[in-house]
Amino acid sequence: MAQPRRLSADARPVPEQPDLSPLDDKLGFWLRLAQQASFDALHRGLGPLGLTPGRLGVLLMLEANPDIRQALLAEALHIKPSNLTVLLAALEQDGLIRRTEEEGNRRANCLRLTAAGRALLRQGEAAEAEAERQLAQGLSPAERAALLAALRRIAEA
Amino acid sequence: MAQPRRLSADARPVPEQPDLSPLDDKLGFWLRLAQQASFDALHRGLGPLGLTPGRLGVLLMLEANPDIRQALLAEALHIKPSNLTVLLAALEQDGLIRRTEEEGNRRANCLRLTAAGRALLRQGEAAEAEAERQLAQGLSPAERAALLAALRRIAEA
DNA sequence: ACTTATCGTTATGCCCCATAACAAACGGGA
DNA sequence: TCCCGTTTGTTATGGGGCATAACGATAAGT
Repeated sequence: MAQPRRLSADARPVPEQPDLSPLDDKLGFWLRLAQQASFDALHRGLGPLGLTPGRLGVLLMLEANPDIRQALLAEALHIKPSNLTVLLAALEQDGLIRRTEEEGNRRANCLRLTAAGRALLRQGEAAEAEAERQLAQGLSPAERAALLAALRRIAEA
Repeated sequence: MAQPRRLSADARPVPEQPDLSPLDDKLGFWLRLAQQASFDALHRGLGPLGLTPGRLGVLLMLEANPDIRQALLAEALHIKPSNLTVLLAALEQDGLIRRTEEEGNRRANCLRLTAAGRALLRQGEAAEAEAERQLAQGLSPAERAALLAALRRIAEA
C-alpha cells in the first residue's frame, strides 16, 4: 500500500488534532479502554467499601461455592493460585473469610465467608450492579448480549 | 468444644465443578478475560521483538504524527504524561525514537521515529495484525464491527 | 519406604494505571 | 524589568493484575 510520505509538508508547526487512525480500528486498543472504564466504574463503587474487583470476585464465588478449595477457586476466577493466596490472606486479615483445613486432607484449605464477609458482599453486589448498569447504559439488551457473547468467544479462543 | 461440625447440609465432600454463575453474566469479568486474551496474543508476537502493546502504540502514533508533543501523544494513547515519559525514555534508550526540543519552545519535545524504530514498527505491525486476526477469528466481520462499536461506547461513557 | 504428585506459600518481576511534587521554560501584566 | 501563573515534562511512589520459579508440607502410588 502506497504510504503518503510527508517529505517536507510540515507547514503546520504542531498538529493540534492528532491522527488517531492507527489505533482506531484495533480490537486490542478498545478492549483496553473498555476494560479500563469497567475497572474505573467498579473502583468508584467498591473502593469506599475496601474492595477491589478481584476481592469482590472471591467473595461472590465463595458464597456460591462454600468450602471450595483454593486451586479450584483460582481456576474459576482465572487467576493464579499464587496470587489467590495473597488475596485470601488479606481477606482473612480483614475478617471477611475463614480458612480451615479440609477434613481428611490437611494440605487443602476450606474457604468460607464470615458473617462480616457476607454483609460486605451484599454492599459490594449493589455497587457492582450499579457499575454494570453504567457500563451498559448505552447498549440495548440485545447489544449487551451480543457483546457478552463476543467477549466470551475472544476469551475462550 | 469438641467438634466444629459442619452444620449445614454438606452432603457432597468438595464440589469438583464449581458454580460459575456469579461471574458468568458480568460485563466486567468478561472484559477482563477478553482484554487478557488480547494482551497475551499481542505479547506472544511482540515479546520477541522487545515490544509491548504500550510501546507499539507509541511507535504507531509517532509514524502517523511526526513531531507530535508528548502531552498530545499521551492524550491520544489515553495514558498519563508521567507514564509516557518513562515509556519514551526506554524507547529512546533503545534507539527507536528521537527527542529534540521544539523550535521556539525549548520546554516542549519533538518526537520522531528513527530508522530503526520505523523498521521495528513494521515487524510490530505484522505481529499485531496476526494477533488481531487470532482474536477475531471466531467473529464474523459484522460481529467484529458490532463488538468494536460496543467497546467504543463503553470506553467513551 | 521411596518416589511422585498435589496443595499452598513466598518471593520476585513485568505491564499498566494514578497521584503528588518538582524544575524548567514561556507569557502576560504591573 | 520583575513577578507570577501556566504549560511542559520529569521523578518518585503506590496499587492492581498477571506470571514464573522455588520451596515446604501433605498425600498417594509403587
